[in-house]
Amino acid sequence: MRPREELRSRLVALCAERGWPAGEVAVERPNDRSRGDWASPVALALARPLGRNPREIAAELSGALALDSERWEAPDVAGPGFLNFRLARPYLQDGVRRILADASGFLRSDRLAGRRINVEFVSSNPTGPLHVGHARNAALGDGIAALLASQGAEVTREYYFNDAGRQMDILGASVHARYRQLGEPDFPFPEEGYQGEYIAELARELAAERGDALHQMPLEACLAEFRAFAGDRISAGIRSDLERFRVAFDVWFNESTLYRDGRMDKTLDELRTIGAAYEKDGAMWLRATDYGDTEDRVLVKSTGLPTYLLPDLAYHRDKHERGFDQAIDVWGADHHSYAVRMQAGLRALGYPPDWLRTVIYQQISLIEDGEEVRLSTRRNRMVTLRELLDDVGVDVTRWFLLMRKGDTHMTFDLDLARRQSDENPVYYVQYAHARIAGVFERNERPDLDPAVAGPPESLRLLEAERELELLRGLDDLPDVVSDAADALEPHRLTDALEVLARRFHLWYHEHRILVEDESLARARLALAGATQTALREGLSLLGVSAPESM
RNA sequence: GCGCCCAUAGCUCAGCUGGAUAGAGCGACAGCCUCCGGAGCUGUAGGUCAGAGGUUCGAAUCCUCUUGGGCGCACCA
Repeated sequence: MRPREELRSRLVALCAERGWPAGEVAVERPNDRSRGDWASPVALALARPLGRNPREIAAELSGALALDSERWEAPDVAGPGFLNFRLARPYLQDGVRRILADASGFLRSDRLAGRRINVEFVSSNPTGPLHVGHARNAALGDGIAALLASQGAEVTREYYFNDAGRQMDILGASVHARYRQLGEPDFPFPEEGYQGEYIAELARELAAERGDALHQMPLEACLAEFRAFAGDRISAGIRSDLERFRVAFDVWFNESTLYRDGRMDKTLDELRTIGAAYEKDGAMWLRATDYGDTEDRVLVKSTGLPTYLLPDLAYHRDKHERGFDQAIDVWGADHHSYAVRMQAGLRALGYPPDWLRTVIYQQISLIEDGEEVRLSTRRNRMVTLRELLDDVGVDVTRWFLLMRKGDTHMTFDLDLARRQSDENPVYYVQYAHARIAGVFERNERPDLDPAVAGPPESLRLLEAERELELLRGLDDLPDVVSDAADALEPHRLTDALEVLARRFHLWYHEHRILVEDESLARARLALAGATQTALREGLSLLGVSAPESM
């Protein structure tokens, strides 16, 4: 059991024995680590209901805890009544052995075993290439999926293609117009058409493949041809960009399939049966106000065509029927009102309120040469994911997009991202990993294997302050991953890896690893090995590489 | 006008779901390589947590209002 869980369950048990309200038990990090590794304010919370002095309560709990002295130092009561706990040295030192013995399992847990979770992200319409906003979505969604999987959940990464509906028609018409303009420059371009240069490129490609054969076709068939061609090409581009970004989807779901097999009609019928849908002005409405939305929403327009909402509800209903215990959607802030609408619809269908968790991330602004680069313009500036990867690479892009909480309006500083220097945090972490690899290469004593912890006595030699700090950093990491998974916040892991890298560099600077003394060298090599493992496993969850040299 | 999000060091941001003296990186300034990788390390300066009320043992964190910024308010997707 992890130390924090051990404390929590012991404290809960002690409270229960005494008939005290155990809901108050919390175990957290002291904000000043010198106070201890863990702290509980439980006595402060109990003081009022029990009508007793909090220090007295803390002392009673402390006396009754009977913690294993190999794992814990004796707890102390501090300040107004905090209980402070400090991990014992043997436990910290043996962390090296635990990590080396199960490197790939170090950050993993099985506490979500048996949970089937669907993480849907990116889900950009196949009407244009992915841009930086989608990249944040991709990094976040993939990071969240990896974190949940690390806790034992069975995770499906899913992409929803809106390949039905009007946007695809407009796309087809746009490419068609560009195609015709190759011969007749004055051919009219659709009013709401897609302006990007990629549209004209698609037109030229199609012209090269098919010549002017398409001129002979009836307009309807011709437009369908263009729509299919453009949709296929663009989705193929999206897939290859994502692959390059190291994002691998398990399911590519096409909206159009919902129309074909009646799943949409079924959803509508169900909503009508339970009275959550009604007819007004020739349209079909969702009674969304009954389920937390600010106004009712149209499901089927008076033209008889569905809005975006109905197929999306049918889609989520489909996820539910596929047996997922939980669905997670990652959406840009411009969709936040749809999140409310979607939740309303799902609540109407009777799903528990937390079945769908929506992760809303704020818009990104790009800074280049100290100035904001406007997105969604036709200017030939770097805005697509592909250009970003060409320019700064996968590792930097993923790290930058993950290092900030999703709800910050983040700034992506291109100049900083390009700089391969100490100003760039991803290199700081990768450098620690590479530096360790360099030491191992330098090691000329084959009997000293950094992947083997050696006898326990040798690990007892790790007692310098920097070494204990590093050991604590290693012991923290599994909890960080676990908490990050629950909060759906990958940035907690980037933070923790920076801290771990710092502790390594500090230690490295102060203590030599390859020393004469064989026992000490063995212990330090093992500590470096454990650190390298932790960095590698952590980076891997974030989809960032751990280089042997840089 | 209504709804959602945000405001913490010069800059970019953490602050673990209400705990103890608010932290880190960058930037600035001053230092460290006969020694396993200097993409590293050491030190200094820098704060009315946007503002005002409230809730309680305790608030950057929760509530209300104000100010400033972002996003959204379609029978578009």
